[in-house]
Amino acid sequence: MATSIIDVAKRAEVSTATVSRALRGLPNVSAATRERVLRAAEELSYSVSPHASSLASGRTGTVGVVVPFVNRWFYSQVLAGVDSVLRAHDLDLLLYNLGDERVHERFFTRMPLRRRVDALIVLNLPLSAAESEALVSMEVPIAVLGGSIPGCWHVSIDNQEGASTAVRHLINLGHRRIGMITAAPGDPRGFTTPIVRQHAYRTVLAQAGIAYDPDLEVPGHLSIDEGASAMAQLLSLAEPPTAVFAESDQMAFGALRTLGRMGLSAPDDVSVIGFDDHETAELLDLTTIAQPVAHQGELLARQILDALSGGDEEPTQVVVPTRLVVRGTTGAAREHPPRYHSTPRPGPEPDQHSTTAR
Amino acid sequence: MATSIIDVAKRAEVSTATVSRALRGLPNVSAATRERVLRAAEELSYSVSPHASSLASGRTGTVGVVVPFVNRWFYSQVLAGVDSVLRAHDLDLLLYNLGDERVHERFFTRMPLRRRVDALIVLNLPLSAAESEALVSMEVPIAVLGGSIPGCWHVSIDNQEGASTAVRHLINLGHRRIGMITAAPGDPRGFTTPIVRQHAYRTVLAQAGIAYDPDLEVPGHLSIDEGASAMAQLLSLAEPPTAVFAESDQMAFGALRTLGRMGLSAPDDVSVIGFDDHETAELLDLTTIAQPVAHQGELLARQILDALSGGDEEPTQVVVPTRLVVRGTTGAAREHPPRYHSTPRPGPEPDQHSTTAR
DNA sequence: CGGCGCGTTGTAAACGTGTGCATGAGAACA
DNA sequence: TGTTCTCATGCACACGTTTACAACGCGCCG
Repeated sequence: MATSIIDVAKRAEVSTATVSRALRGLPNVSAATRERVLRAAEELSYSVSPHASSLASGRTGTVGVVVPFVNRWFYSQVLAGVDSVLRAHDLDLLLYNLGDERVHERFFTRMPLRRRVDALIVLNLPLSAAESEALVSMEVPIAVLGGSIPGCWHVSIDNQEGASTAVRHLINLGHRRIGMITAAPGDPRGFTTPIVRQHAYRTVLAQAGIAYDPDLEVPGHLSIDEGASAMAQLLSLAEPPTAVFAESDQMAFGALRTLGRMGLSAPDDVSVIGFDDHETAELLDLTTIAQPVAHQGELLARQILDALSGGDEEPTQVVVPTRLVVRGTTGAAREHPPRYHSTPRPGPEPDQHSTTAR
Repeated sequence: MATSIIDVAKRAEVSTATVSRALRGLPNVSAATRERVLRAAEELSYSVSPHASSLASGRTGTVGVVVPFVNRWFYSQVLAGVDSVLRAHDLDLLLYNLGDERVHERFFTRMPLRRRVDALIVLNLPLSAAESEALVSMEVPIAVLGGSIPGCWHVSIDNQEGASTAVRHLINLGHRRIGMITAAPGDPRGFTTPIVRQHAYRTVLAQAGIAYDPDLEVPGHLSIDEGASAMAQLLSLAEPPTAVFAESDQMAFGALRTLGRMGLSAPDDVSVIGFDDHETAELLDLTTIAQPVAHQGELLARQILDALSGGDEEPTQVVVPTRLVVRGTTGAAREHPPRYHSTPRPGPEPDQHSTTAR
């Protein structure tokens, strides 16, 4: 299809300039000519070359989305939100998945997005100061999820409030010995979420007059397995917790698995609360702190739209609320906390590793 | 940053043509000049304009990926696979999420990818004949996952074999009354997977000398809820199945939930097998047919690389094997199948809707 | 009737790179 | 020493738009 704007111009008997104006719906073209141009374009099944257009205009009609892991529930959900509003405004979405450490590095040394996008959306990516600076130096609007870069647009949840609510929920149920499975910030980069949540945990306990016990804080990465081993560690304490706040639902799932494998259950033996409202949280009947996931993606995209269309407004920072979702894994503390057995309780198949509904 | 190739040329005291050749590593440029050019580019922190480059060369360095739902586990996983190999070859990934029906239509009327990508990867998208044709008319290499378009590259799993294995597994455990929760092809478009699996189910039953009973085939969409209600329907039969093959893990999850809510369990009352090996299948201890998900994405991307680099080879069709993963939700059929109770069995909290480990 | 403003259209110059072709300098060879 | 071949480099055009500027026609008002 070598049909260019020139062909359309010839067929409509106007200049290429008029074709360009007519096709983009600019105001200063008469109704008759516009009609003629549109018809010609239609008949030639013409479509503009995005590259030529970008080159001439300087605009790319594309926004880059940088993601740590596309294949994790949370990010794919946010991505869908971003996509829906970008798409509705005819903006293209250039995806960058930086899960791998080497890919991450390469991205920041080569900066493949330079001159390639009109704006950037950065999802929850732990960035060094130099990396943040590199992004800013691209001189396009940037919207950041769950981070903080000076001069950028921001969307985040109220981690302080969410985590506090989780811990208060457990306290209100009568628990006094409350553990936390926390995502340790092993990275030297600015990734503040776990710190904020941990701080909230400690603060709420202190407010309730409960003494701080470092043994009850177990670190791990954001995965099922790490959640599982963290729970194992908690249960091996001389005086185990009667309730556990897990930094993420994933970790909570692991915690539940450990409970199941040890013949214990939630909330009878230990109450468990998570964070995120992951899609399988409902399935596992997990009490959790819900955050609006896709919605955050939509908000990010909207901020970008504002930044692109609306001149030089100041970047905004929007904080979306979290919500306690009470399900079946949290319950009232017992008068006398149960003794923990090292042997599984009697069951149909005691040695089977299973957390299945049964 | 208005630094263009001209600035680099001046600084290195060569022509722009030489700069272009040197930067792209073309062979016919002397080591000394190349060195000088690279240094000049470095000092000016110059990076080529992808759009100008595309315009001049005709190549875009971009491949479009069309996805029905980015936010579903399966697709996000495949997407990650695609991304990893494209990224390794410096190809950009333009994402199109067509979940919404209107977005889908709009995509095919406006064809926003025309002239914008060097190749296309289509993930498991139900397409009408006209739509397939529209894609082919873009005249770029196309790799299709789980579908069939003449002249395109193909990756898929062996659904026939996978489904047969699932049903045989149940038969080998002694089950004779086996239900199937199937994803009804409500769409008029070519989406053959459910049909193939259903056919395999019927065939294997027939081979085992088990009479076909249409009541045991319950249709629904690919979701937890639909799986749940399908299972409810199966359990309400006069003579319920002792084992169920669910078309997808998601549907199997729903089935397990229904069992749990009715006070039944797998495999004691009903054996359940799924398909996919979804990430939470392990958590729920679900027996399933595993398919290599990210790997399929990698294969698609590799096909595209072949198509782009290697001249005019014939498109290939690669079929990846599935694998039976035996976990805890399938077990031997009982001699005397249990009577189903309409009231939940005694438990700590009988009326609680929960499939949690307990 | 002349000048002015407005709305519509054309002209032509960017935008920044890739690439066919010509040129020139040596090297190899007879 | 002259011819041919190779390799490095430059020239200039093409790629397909957008857009500043100019030009033109026309109605309106003084």
